Amino acid sequence: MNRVVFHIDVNSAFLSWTAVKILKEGGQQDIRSVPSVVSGDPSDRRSIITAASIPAKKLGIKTATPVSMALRKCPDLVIVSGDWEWYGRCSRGFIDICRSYSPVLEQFSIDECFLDMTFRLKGRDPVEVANSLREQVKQTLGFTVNVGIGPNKLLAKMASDFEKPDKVHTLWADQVEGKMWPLGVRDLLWVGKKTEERLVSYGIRTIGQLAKLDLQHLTRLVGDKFARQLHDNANGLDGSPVVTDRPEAKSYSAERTFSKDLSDPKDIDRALFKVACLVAHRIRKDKFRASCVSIFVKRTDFTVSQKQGTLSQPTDITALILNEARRLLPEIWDGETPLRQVGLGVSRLTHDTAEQMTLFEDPKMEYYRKWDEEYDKARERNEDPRTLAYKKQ
DNA sequence: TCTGGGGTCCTAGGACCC
DNA sequence: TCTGGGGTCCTAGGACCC
Repeated sequence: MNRVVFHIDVNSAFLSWTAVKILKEGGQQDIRSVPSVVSGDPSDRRSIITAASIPAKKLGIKTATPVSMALRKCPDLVIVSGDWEWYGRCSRGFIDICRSYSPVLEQFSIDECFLDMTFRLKGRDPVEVANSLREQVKQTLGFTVNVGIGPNKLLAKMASDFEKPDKVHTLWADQVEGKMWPLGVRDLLWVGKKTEERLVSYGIRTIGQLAKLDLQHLTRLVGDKFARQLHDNANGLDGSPVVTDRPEAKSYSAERTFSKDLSDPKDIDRALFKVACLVAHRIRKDKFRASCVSIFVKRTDFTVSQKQGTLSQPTDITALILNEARRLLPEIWDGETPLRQVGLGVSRLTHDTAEQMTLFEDPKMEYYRKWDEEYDKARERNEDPRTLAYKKQ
């Protein structure tokens, strides 16, 4: 039986979802029809564009460009800020409709999923089924999607990236040569900026050239494992299954970019405190404990340093995570160099709840637990947890 | 023009063990 | 006295994705 995979991708997801929200709230303008963007904090000079409308894209305004730059290109650009709770609701509605077409669904991101349709078509034309899915999302939820159809996940995903918005495309094995090989290598999944540069410097510009390249030669350029994957993918081959179960998280992290570079240790510590609270809160919510803490800093020149340390036992206590972060910081920061960003992550996660006796014997632990409980409650009430004063724990 | 935030995977080198 | 080779784990850095 030949496999049939769909890849469904929401067109300019955050922008479309915001447009739907504005219309729902009685707004007159559909921001999808004018140059518009979603960005973090539009007043912050450092904020960048999270999503752009198609008219904005036509003016050369792309995701991840600074808002200030976009404003120079288009002074009357409509800028709206994001609403993550709303995006979550749109995403769930979208996924639910997709799931009704096949239970074999793999969520790839907040606005993309794969469906294994192999045993679901029952003789129907896949393009017709995809069109009915596309229409159903549009009629029910008010935003458009692209559907890519192929014999595997890679080709389905490549197909959904063809002409947008509100389109269905196929990319079957016999269409690879005509539809995919003429594209630049950068259009191939997993080929980013660096890999593109490397390939182009050896004269490999198109996916077709990559596909026909000698595997040994490619191995010398990008390494054994990656070479095999690129070579397969350029030839339209991908054996990976549509995986229904979402794998458990392996790490959690949070980072903050300052609106101005900071060098005062008090400011840096306050930022570290905030990200530690956030990360610890999130692992408690998901019932994890972590035994590895890592911190990272980004300097004015964009160089980054990272340092990780191991805890004697897994924890979800903010104070213990923060203490480790504070211990690590001097190893990557001299206390003077201005910093653009600080971040904190935890990994080596476990659901193990066994606690060692030493923790119970420490009278500070009870205080730490209580403090975390208060923090978690404040977050759940949607209160600004800053009301819990910043303190040296 | 001046570059966010949250993830995953891979690689290379060093430590340590047998 | 000086030496091998394999395996595993850890760490830092770099690539990619959305």
